[in-house]
Amino acid sequence: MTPPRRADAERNRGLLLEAAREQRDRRGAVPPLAELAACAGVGVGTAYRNFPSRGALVEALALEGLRELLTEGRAALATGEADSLDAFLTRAVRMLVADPSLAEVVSRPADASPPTLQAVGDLHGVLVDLLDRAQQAGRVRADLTAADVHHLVCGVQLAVRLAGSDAAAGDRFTAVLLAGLRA
Amino acid sequence: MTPPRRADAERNRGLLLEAAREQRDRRGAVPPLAELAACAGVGVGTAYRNFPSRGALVEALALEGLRELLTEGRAALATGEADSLDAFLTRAVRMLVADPSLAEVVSRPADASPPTLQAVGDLHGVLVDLLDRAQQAGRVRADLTAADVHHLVCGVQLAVRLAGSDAAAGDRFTAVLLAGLRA
DNA sequence: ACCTGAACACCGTTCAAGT
DNA sequence: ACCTGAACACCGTTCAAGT
Repeated sequence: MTPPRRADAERNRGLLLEAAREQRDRRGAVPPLAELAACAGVGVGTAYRNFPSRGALVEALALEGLRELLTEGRAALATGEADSLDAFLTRAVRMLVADPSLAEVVSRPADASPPTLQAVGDLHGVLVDLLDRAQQAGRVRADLTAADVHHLVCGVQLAVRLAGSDAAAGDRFTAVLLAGLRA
Repeated sequence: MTPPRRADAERNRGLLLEAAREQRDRRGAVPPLAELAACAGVGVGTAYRNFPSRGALVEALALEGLRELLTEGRAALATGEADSLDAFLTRAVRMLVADPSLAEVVSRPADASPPTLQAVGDLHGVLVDLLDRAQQAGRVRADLTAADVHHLVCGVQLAVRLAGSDAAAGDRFTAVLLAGLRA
């Protein structure tokens, strides 16, 4: 399946991801590619050998958060409680606000890499199940789809960001969303 | 106050705005500045003589929609009805979805031109009044500020856009927002 | 006072040359 | 097979020269 890579190529890929993660955490955004490549100690061409584009590299970083969100979604589903949807959506909004690149990928996964599309698809499946359970229990409006809830969460994430990513505002906006979903 | 401008400068300004409006309506976005200047039949330098930046030109276009929204807000306020906030927010979401540049300006007015800041400020004032009346009537949660509602509307606008600007989705999302605002 | 457009800055992407 | 970095494309912005 996966073709074997030369060890140095694999190492450079890791150096690029690590440099991107460090710069993102230190400065809030992944720097331009030339600068990023310099931080990683490689040439820009090496970045393009390991990733189809700069966006794909950022996306690979976001995938870590995406999988974490997926894990939380499955845990919420496993509780078996009808209102586990609320806890999951609250957590999702917080994670999307904390990581702009994760929000970007979750909002517009259209031209993402196969692993990302897989994870987004899995996440959607979890949301379908969580929503279905909440709707069966009569706790959420029946006219909403999982895609609706997905898009609304992305919307609330933007609202919180516009409010300066303030935690209290995030709590209020999430409360508005959850109340609005009620049947 | 306003220094007198030479007639040809004023005319070029109008040509640029008209070209930008036409391109936006025909192709969904204002083209790069070199192309826009060519459409208007002027040089790029002329664009910079009339606007501080390309963004400022786009913003000047959005200002038209902003003033329209302001007019509607005042009309909603003039009805004197406690639930005129709902009608206004519904209209606001539709207008923001229909015009990305308007949504951009309403979402992030920070570094906008004085006339735009004025209009955004006026709009905020109208929203304060509409919200206050709805809260006094016990129709909307008391813990929400006008800024909260402002940000939430921007968020719903994004959600609708992510749903492909579908009108039915817009209606559902607006319904979720309005229900969520209820006391 | 205003106009033009070549030149510059910035950043993502490609590709010829090298190991 | 992989690496490097100069070169290219694109687009916003500036400014010297012209009217």
